[in-house]
Amino acid sequence: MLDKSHKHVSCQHCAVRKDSLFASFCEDHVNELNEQKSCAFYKKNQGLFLDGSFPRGVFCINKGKVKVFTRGEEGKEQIIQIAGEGEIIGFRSMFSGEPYKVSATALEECNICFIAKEDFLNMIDTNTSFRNGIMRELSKELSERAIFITNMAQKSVRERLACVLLILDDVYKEEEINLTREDLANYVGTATETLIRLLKDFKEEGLVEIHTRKLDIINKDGLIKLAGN
Amino acid sequence: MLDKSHKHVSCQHCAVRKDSLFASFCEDHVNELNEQKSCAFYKKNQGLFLDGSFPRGVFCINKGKVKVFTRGEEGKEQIIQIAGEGEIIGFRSMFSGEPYKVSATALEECNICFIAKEDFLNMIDTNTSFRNGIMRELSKELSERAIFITNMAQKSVRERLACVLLILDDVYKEEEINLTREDLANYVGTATETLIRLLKDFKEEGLVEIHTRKLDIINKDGLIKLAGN
DNA sequence: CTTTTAACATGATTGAAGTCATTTTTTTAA
DNA sequence: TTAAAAAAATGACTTCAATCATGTTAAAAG
Repeated sequence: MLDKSHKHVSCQHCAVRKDSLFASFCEDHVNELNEQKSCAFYKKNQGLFLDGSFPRGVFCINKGKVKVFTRGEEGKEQIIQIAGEGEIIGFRSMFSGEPYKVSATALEECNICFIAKEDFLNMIDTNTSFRNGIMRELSKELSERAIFITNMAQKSVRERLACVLLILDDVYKEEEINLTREDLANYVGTATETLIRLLKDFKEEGLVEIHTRKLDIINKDGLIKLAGN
Repeated sequence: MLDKSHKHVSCQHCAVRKDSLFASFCEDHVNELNEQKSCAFYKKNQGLFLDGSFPRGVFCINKGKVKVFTRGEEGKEQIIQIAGEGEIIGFRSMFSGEPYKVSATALEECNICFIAKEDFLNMIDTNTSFRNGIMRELSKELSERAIFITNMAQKSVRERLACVLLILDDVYKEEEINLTREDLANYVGTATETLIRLLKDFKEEGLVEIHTRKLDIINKDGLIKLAGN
């Protein structure tokens, strides 16, 4: 599954390390990390890991976007998170000893590094500030998910779409949001048809611009007002 | 807010410690814990902590049940978790440096111990197995919340009620489930009227027994089948 | 370049669940 | 014990969003 044909991206020169939990690593630790990690190219729609399998390490995104999702009863995806450059994926399952409860798939062509479980856990045990960073991240995501649950329970689909677009605006930064309508719907938690209709409304209300499948937010304040948190 | 009038429950003789993350503590650590913690009695509906305030330590439930919830836009509660004997509450916020994103309130008369942030973080730093326990707990809750989000997005209210009743069956163990219809509705993520109607259906279908406000599950398999996960 | 497939879009219809109004029951407090 | 307040219950009505059916456009594949 891993394709090592592409060139190795060194941690020393990694442009996105500053945005990651490895930002505070000293030179020695960066060198060590670079020795331990492997580097792989992922095609669009290629899976990183699958719900039910046992985690063997963590993934660090150097380039590209990854969707993290669960599957409901009838196999319908629910996207939990879109992860971008600098983000570490799959470390939650590293501590529980249980198999993955979520799956992760590359949304576009990606460069993704892999750190074996053993090496990662060793970092956690020996590097206090890294460990604290991981724990901070775990806590932050926990409260984000509490808010996600509340939004799902109490907000209309329209409001939730606004919320999701604002989250995606942060993930995609200067880039245009680039997701299929189906993925968007599976993030908002609605039917694809409903999402398409709402997106059209948003366009007519001057909130977003639609360039075939890419989206541009042109009235962020309007979305914030609509989202209501 | 804390009422120390009630008798101090010692960690050495705490009946629920075996069900908690402190189960693996050696005698010395238990003695130390007992020195550090304070012990308080909470009346029904008394708050443990409030969304927006800064955490000063963690709470460990010795007796009673506690609801953990967020508030949506119009102040409507969304219950995230019902915590019972042996559970530690509020440790997520201990690592982030941010104020609480959730609130916690006693659902009945409770005995709850308090461990100051400093002492708790010291335990995390020095006691590896306790730290691993906490990290395991954080990860477990993270995946539980991913499933909660998916249920909210994809299941009907009827299915979600079945899910929630099964969760509550675990929390209340041999006791009868004892929540107001409003709290139940705020856990399931529905209107109180809808919840009442569904509960009546469940009763007529022989799934639960209703004793005024206390609920007994009399057909767990039926609920599991209905819940569908 | 053409064919096939996947993604996107739109209309019509239905139903689950929300809201509002009111009554009954239970609990709490005076 | 009674009065007041809170919780539970029921009915009528409405609406948001799902589903189904079908058409159109865009993207891959041959």
